[in-house]
Amino acid sequence: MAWPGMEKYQNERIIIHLDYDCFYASVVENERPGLRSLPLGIQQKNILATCNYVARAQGVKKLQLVSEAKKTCPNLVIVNGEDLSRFRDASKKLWLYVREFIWEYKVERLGFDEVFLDVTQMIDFNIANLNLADFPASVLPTCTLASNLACTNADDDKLVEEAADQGIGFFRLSLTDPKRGFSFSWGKLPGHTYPLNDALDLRVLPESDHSSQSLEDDGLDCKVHNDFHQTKHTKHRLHRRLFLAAHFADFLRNSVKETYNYTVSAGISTTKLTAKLAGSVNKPDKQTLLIPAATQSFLDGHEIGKIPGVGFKTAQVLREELLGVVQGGAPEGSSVAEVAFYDKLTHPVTIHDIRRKLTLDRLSQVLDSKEQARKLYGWLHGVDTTPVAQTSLIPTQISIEDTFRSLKGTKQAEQVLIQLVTKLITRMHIDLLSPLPTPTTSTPTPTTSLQRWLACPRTFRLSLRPRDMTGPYSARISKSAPLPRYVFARDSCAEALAGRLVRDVGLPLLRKMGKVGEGELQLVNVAVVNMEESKAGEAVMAGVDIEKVFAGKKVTAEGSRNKNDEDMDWEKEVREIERVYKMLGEKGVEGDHKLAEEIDGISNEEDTIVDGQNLGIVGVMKPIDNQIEPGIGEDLWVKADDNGELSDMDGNGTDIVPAEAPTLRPIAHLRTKSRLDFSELEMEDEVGSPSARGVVCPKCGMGVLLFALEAHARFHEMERREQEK
DNA sequence: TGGGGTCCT
DNA sequence: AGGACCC
Repeated sequence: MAWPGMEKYQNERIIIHLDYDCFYASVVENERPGLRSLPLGIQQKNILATCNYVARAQGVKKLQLVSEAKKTCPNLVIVNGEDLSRFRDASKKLWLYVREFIWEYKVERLGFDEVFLDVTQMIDFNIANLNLADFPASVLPTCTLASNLACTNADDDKLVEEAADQGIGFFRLSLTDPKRGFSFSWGKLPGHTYPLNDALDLRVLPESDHSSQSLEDDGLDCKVHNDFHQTKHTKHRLHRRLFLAAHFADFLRNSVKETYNYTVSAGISTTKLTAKLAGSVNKPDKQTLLIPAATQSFLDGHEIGKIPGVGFKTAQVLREELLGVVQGGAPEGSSVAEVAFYDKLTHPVTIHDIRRKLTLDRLSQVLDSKEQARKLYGWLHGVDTTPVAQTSLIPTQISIEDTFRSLKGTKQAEQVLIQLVTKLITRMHIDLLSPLPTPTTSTPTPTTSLQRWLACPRTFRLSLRPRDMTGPYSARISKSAPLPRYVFARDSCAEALAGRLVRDVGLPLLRKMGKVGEGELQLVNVAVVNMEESKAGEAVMAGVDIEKVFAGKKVTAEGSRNKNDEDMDWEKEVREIERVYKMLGEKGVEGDHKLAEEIDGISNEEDTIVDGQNLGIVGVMKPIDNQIEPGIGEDLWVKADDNGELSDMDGNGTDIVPAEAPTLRPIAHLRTKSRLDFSELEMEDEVGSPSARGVVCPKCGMGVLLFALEAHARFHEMERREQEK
């Protein structure tokens, strides 16, 4: 993106950092507005992930134990936030919204609730625009936010002139459409500044010591009457650019609030580091512009660990370097976790301290790489060249995890794995499948109703945290294996695929972990990684209509023929898998082994892990009429032997219970409540046996794995409807 | 202390 | 495969 004379404006970057206020709590408040006025905490296991500001006013803290929070605030409303789906969805929605405003999509996501924006080009274009003769034409009267995006008053010369006289500016959001943008008042700087606006006498501020090259007055005299802006510093280019950015940040915050009802805090500066730190100065629903000349003193006051990039370990090393090795050390024979360390509260070390006492050479010796030292040295002085990365629409990894007080043995682990992998596959569908074709009347019906995979993960990873490993923290163990292709069958239900995946890859990996896999587990995590982007993915990234890319090969004129062909093969392969699945579904759950083998033949060609017997697959989902309610209230029985245990009949941990086995008796009653929501599958465990994993269908006597229950019930419903015809 | 993520080695 | 960092 360029315009005449752009280069001479391109020196220092302008970065905005946005931070959605107590994000999880805000998501819940938007779902249930009644909670807005109440103290609200979001619970994950034993702690509050976050809480709203009403709760904070009553003494509740982030990351506090739920038990403690309840003491300090007995009327605290607590909502469980262990399932992140809604937060992830809201985060993505906000990100996509903000993204559309920023040229070249220079928008980087950090976690679910933060974004960095590099608005340098937008700011410089608008500055340049003002300097060109069209300053009056780029000025519009104030209009409401709603009409800002398509303001039609531009032609009204009188209003325009009046506006200019009143110091009203117009910020253009589009290079090509001069009407797209918002108006703002040059006379008023939105939000806060650091140092404080009142304390800030711009007239006596020294020329900025670390960006003096950009403070050259370019001669533009803004048509404003406000004293503040008639100081000499207003004439400094960097200041003017930052003021403009403050207005843009204000616009973005207001837009997000009006459109989606989320309050946002923002920091405006020239680097990611300083923008982020500046944003945390004034917090809920406020923004802060860091005045460049104050950068060093601003940074100096921060504790060393506050620098994003300086984590627990690095901060520890730096504190020890300054204060000396911790006295006493670890008692003889104590575990690593008991080693004493300098705490940031008891032994705060500031950026100032480090900057004054540790040279670059010293830092190089203390840190593990010269690069790290150079980066840190820069940060200490407000230098941070890290670019704002365009966050891809496609994640590099998708993972699901759960923690437990105690989880023992392969049997329970399998249950957990099926649950987690089912969620994982559902998430793959949400995050990796192309958006559904928009149902507009103008677009011709697409050749296929199937969504496309934007990317395909090549690897499945299982991670565990053993109950009490001797580690100061985290300590996970992980193993990976190739992800079988059949998980990409788009019309199969997540349960069925999960069952197969756990059987073929999950359990083998678990066994590969040896003793750890059978011992007590505190955490289980499943993930798909190694994303390979497809042509469809690239097209979506570029904002191109996917259907066009695939409809005519001619559209992809670029020399990427190979990649495209590979993608077509990939599509064909997945379709073939889906065809076989469909046939299997039509043949019924009796599970024609030949077909099942066919699936394995197709899908496991390249898989290194093919484990256990082929049991036939039952969980095939077929498209069915939305009107009907199959399987609701249908009774199914879990059976067990006289000891109350499901025997591992085939010795492979698969536990499909034959209906004919005379010694079996029911131990649990299952009833499908809803056909759409798998999570609502109701299970009344009558014996308390956690090992019940197979059920016998009362209709056909077929053994059905729990994960496939829903699909199985649906099969019977389809059968019934066929007979009614 | 949660349930996610990123990149580097 | 693990470690450091981020939220």
